[in-house]
Amino acid sequence: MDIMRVSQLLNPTLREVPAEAEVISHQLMVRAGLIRKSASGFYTYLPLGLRVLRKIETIVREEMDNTGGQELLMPIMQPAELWKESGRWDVYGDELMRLKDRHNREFCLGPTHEEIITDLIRGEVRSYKQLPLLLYQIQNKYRDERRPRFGLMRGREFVMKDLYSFDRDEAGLAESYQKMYDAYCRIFARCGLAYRAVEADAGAIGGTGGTHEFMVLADSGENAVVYCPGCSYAANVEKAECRPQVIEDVSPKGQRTLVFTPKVKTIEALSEFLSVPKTTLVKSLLYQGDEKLFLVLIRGDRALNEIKLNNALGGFVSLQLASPEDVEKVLGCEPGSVGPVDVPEGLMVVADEEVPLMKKSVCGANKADYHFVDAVPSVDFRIDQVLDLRMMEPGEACLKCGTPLKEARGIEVGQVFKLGTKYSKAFGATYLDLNGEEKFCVMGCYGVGVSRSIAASIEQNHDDYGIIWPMPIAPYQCIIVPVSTKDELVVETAEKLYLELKRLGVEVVLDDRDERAGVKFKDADLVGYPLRVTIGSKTLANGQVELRERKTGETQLILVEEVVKQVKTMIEQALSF
RNA sequence: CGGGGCAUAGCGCAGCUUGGCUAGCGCGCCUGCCUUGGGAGCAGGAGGCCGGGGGUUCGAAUCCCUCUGCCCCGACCA
Repeated sequence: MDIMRVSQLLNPTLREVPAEAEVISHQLMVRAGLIRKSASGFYTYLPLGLRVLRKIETIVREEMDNTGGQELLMPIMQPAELWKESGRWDVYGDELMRLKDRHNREFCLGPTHEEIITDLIRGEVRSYKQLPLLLYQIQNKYRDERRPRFGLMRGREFVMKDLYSFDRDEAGLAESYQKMYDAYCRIFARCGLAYRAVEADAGAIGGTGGTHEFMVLADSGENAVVYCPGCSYAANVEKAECRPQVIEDVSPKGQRTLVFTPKVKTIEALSEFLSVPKTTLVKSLLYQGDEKLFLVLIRGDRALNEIKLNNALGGFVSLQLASPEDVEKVLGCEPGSVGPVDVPEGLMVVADEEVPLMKKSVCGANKADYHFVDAVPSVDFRIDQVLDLRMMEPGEACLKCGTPLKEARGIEVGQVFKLGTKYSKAFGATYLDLNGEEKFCVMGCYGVGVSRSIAASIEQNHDDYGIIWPMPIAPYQCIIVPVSTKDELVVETAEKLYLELKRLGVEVVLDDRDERAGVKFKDADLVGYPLRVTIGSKTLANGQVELRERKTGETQLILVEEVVKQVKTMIEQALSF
């Protein structure tokens, strides 16, 4: 039996923190010799890093198979035609990695695989008898991120499990969705991740039904989530529904008045200049959605949620603040003086729910250095649509139970979507039902960020010395450290224990390097092996070795003949959940 | 894509302002001695197109132009 010796293992550990790594998981992955960067957002997995990746893949695969999923493998490179058919060739924008073959035919590297799978299914599924169908793959994905960051957390190439469900109807979809939701809970629990499923926005994947994101709570997370300490409610702030909050009206009484506000161009400055709270101000923003311009109103103390705005208005490909030139052209002033009073007839005015509740307000006058005070919504200015457009703030009451919500950061490691018939309609993926009627497949899609989960796990499981792998995803479960390479009994015992452990199916490595004990200990802690068996001359004289748990730091002296059994027991315990 | 920063040995950095001999330091690496329970010590050694290209100059890591790559903040985004 071959021995995995650390002396031969390609596991280049670093003492110093690489300058390029910002977050702890990235630093530790590089320092522990798990990954090396190839280009921004592209990484090579070194042997230990790959073992972790494979372990997570295995857990995901087991859970998918147990849920009735069938694994297949779709191409990374996809023809442009399919993307044009779904309309996403244009929608996806610069994030899509595009390329051409020698015949100048267009392709992209798949950021996701709805097009391919739906194209497949429309050709293969004819009858309701073939449904439901749960198909998945674990495959590399490509997104030309504007800003790849934090190592594996946001790369341009990453490993993802994506499953697509095809059902006869909404009820079937609901069942598939629930199955996947439950499977995801098991996956992340098995990976040792503290996660939270939150209500989310569907984004560019689209779809009509609900969607949940699985968030690993960590300070370095890129998503803000709100959650309720009192009940199960949790949501991405992008999604979190708000109820309008009525603020006591403290603005001065009187008719709408034009006041001179020299050089006042921001909410902050206006509030200060007039000595009124921001809650009495109306923030007016001219937005451009694709070719269309419209005015958005929101209370001065609130932040606009562009995602809600875009969803409410039907989904623009691009949505952004209008340029100062457009503001000048449409309203005749600069952006700092925009207001809703007497705007052109054709300009649509949408307002957050809180705006109509303001009895009087202060707003821009579309004239440099002037604002209106005591402008009454719907009287002094027109509102065409009232919508929930603001960003939820921590401390607001939970919609379900009233408890003040809290905010946390999360790393999105999974998302489940109800797609409905968006893609089956675009591709004509239909089947014949019991009555011989042609129906569209009802679809769902479900992703797990496999490579990102590695980073997420480290964010949650580390200390000052290095990584602390949860047993189920550790690259190896145990490391044997002979303290001396000269003491023959120590060396022999180490090799003997190695072989015994391996025979029992324990994933084990032997640190046979001719290094001082301290070096080996530091590396073992850095890499994060859950268990360490230390063999030194002194304890061995009493027939004992040391067994140490990385997570707790607890060590116990054990008789040589008992340690193997003890290791095996501890691993089994750690793997059961 | 806007703003900022960086690029010198495998890693971390100094040198550049004010151009000048063979370009330095720490860690790591190789050899030997010594050491072996928390990143030891001594001695010797290898390793650099100073990111690429162009320019100024007798002379460029250093000054100028340009390109590229990388990092951070923002915007954006499944």
